[in-house]
Amino acid sequence: MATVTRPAQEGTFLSDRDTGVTLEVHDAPQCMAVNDILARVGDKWSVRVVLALTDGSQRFNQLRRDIPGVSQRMLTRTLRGLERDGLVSRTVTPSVPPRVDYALTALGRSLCDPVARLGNWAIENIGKVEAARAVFDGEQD
Amino acid sequence: MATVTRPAQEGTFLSDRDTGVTLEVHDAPQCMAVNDILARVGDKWSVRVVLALTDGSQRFNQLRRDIPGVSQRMLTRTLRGLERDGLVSRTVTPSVPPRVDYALTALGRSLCDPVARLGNWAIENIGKVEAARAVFDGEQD
DNA sequence: CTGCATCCTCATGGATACTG
DNA sequence: CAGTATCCATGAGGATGCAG
Repeated sequence: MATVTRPAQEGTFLSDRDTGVTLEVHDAPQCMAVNDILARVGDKWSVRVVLALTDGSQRFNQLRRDIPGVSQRMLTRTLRGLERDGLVSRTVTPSVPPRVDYALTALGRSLCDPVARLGNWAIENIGKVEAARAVFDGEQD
Repeated sequence: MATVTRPAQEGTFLSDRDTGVTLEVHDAPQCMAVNDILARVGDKWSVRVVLALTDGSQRFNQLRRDIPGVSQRMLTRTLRGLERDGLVSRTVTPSVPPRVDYALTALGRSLCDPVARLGNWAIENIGKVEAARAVFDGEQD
């Protein structure tokens, strides 16, 4: 889940001039918190799993089919990470064969809002980003 | 800047039940776009750099002082990545000694809004996350 | 079905030294 | 001042095999 080695950091401040949304970070613990969540959201599979769970509870192999490209190992690890952070619940039904259901917790659902906004920004602006990349890469003479 | 090996992916859908904010991803390119931006935002230094630039244009070593823990190498690489994506502008003044100013572009400033929302979620909920971690880690008998 | 253990590769990122 | 070059440790993440 990305590096967890977060250095001690000074206070800083983020304000968005267009919407007035403001992010205030005055001490190291908050800086680390933000970095921490950002690292989780930025890892390769967490958001995909959360997306797949917004439709409701899912079993392990159903998730695996819903998320093309994920390996069994990484799906397990990602689910454990999300469970550890209280974003996903894990319910084991001791039957034969065993059945395990994963679902978003209230905390996990509350994370969907800011993540969706970031996702929408990505969809709206990916064109500009890719255009900028093309220009930048073309300038390498 | 995190792994760029993004697999082809099926359509998916994210909707937040509390606020009605909705993220729709219907095809592979959009999935990749979201993962792409998430990876950038989730890397270790990008957001810190963007934060440091919201106050206005900054020179290289000023940024370095403002972001405790960042190495010269990673600051350079992060700035190059942000510049390549069109989020940060780089202005060279060919003097002796050389002077280079970095600033957010309009695109970079527009990213501040969703990032600030995610950052605020992190600050508001880090307590719950850490509590969940303590429970989870304590349950390991 | 749901996972854990193992091995392997490669990207991230830190430390250090050097340059225009 | 603002980088680049090099070396190195760590960990993310894939493939495969085994187990309850």
